[in-house]
Amino acid sequence: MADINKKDVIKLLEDIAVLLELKAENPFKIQAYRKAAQILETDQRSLREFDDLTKINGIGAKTAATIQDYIENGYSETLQALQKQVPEGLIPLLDLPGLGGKKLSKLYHELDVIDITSLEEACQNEKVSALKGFGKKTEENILKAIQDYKKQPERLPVDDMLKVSKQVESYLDSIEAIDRYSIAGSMRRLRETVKDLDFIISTKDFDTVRKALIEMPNIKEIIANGQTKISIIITWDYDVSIDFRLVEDHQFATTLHHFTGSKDHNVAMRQRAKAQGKKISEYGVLDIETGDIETFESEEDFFQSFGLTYIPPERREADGELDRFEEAVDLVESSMIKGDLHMHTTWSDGAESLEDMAQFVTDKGYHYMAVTDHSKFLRVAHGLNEKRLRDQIKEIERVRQLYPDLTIFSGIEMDILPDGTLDFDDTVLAELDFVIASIHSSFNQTEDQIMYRLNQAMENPYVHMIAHPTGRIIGKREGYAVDVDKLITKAKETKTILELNANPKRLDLNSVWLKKAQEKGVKIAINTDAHRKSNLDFINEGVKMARKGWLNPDSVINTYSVDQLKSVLKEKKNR
DNA sequence: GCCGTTTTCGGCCCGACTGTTTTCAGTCG
Repeated sequence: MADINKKDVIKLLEDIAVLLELKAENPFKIQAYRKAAQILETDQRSLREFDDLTKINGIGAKTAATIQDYIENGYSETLQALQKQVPEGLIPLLDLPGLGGKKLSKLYHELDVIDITSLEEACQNEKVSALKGFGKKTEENILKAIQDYKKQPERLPVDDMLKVSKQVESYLDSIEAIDRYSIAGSMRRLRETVKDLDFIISTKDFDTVRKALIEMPNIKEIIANGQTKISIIITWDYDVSIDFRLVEDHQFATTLHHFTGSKDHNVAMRQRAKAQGKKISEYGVLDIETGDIETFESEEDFFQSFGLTYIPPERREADGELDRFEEAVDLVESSMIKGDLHMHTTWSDGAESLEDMAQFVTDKGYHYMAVTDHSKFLRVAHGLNEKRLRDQIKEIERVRQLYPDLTIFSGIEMDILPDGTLDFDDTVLAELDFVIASIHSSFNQTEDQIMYRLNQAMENPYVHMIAHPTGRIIGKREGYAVDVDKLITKAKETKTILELNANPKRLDLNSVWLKKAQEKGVKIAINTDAHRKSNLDFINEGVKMARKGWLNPDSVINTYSVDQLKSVLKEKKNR
């Protein structure tokens, strides 16, 4: 038997769906393959643990046989047959806005379009506009889509989009005719990369708002300008597309829910509605029997009408939330956070003094903080040597007197050196309250080397936490070769805390690993790694990511009181 | 292709906008 795993099978089903789409097959047939792939993705079990695939709702005899054939032979006849019928170069063309399976299929069959080059030529020679169902405008739009496709990445990192989003929000704040508005879409769900921004706006004066929106600064192009929907592209570092939906206020909650998605979450909600004799649209919930349309003051009320507790946006990913949220789920919330255990000051590469950081943390209502500047190995960040570290401890002692209600842990973000040794001796570490170990060098080492370094750090009785465990920078850098499963196992064994670094560039660990860590009983700290005052607000993104990973307050040590936290830190040394 | 307290056919989530039409198909979210 060939060595096929579940990911391979999911990819097979998705590939089949794409090829069927290009054949302009029945959309429901295509959907059936996509659904089967998603069901496997969501299911906890590995491929070997399924005894009979057809028992799963959504996988029938045909799909099960296709999967079986693939597992046994190592290739799929179904897939190969389709691949013979569809040129490979057509597949990426589906990403061009305005082109779907049906149009592409027609372009292929009637104009021999097989890839982006032949499509561009067909447009330039005005063959496309001559086709029935196509016109001059479509031809122009395809050409423009090709230009854009060549120069722009498909999705942008959430950190970049957060900045654009804030800019748009401050513009919306200036429009008086707007009653209320909210970001929606994948930005609201805090996906790691975001394709475009969606805003829902309620108003009594559609015309005024619409006029104001299309006068927003930096607009490059207006894509759609309808009664209730305005789509624009604004120029930032990249071009960013933004959709605005205008609604009357009583429709706000259902519209917001609708455009927050995810798409699959909405499908699941509508299926649930249907089973209850109701029909969901963005304008409300229709009772099929009476014909009444119900609207809601808030999303809470909306969920409640379906027998559900409030599902936060970042949890709406169609991975079992509808069942789980029939009862209230105990998830961590921003208001539960009592301290931040990773931040920098002017002693290394931070922008604020130690005393100022104590003030800012106090302003946030926290009970404790850890001062964790870089260690000496990190010269570029002006890392602390033993002497400066001891001087800093004295400064911490001074600031403690000024803030008697705040517990300040003396700490360090200590480098794990390329050879696996630590930047400080145990005698130095023993003088500190909170020791973070992290990797900032030799990212290209093999998995064995990286794991050796991390293991050395976790084995050390004075190391409390591993920071940004994978080192990834979203959309920019992969991170080092960590086997996170092994890392989690080792963290459990050594009672080492793992960080959820809340900086939106990092969000490290991500939700998938957080979920696993919690299942294994590993404690997590949500930290901002603040280098300046405003960075302390990253805690909100951190908490969202934590909830995406289903983290409950008990798994998150900075929801603990000072005393509880201290006893957790003690466990490490005493293990 | 999948499913069934509509159970082997007929529906599968719903609506806005654009472009090409002259009543609607395709795409998108």
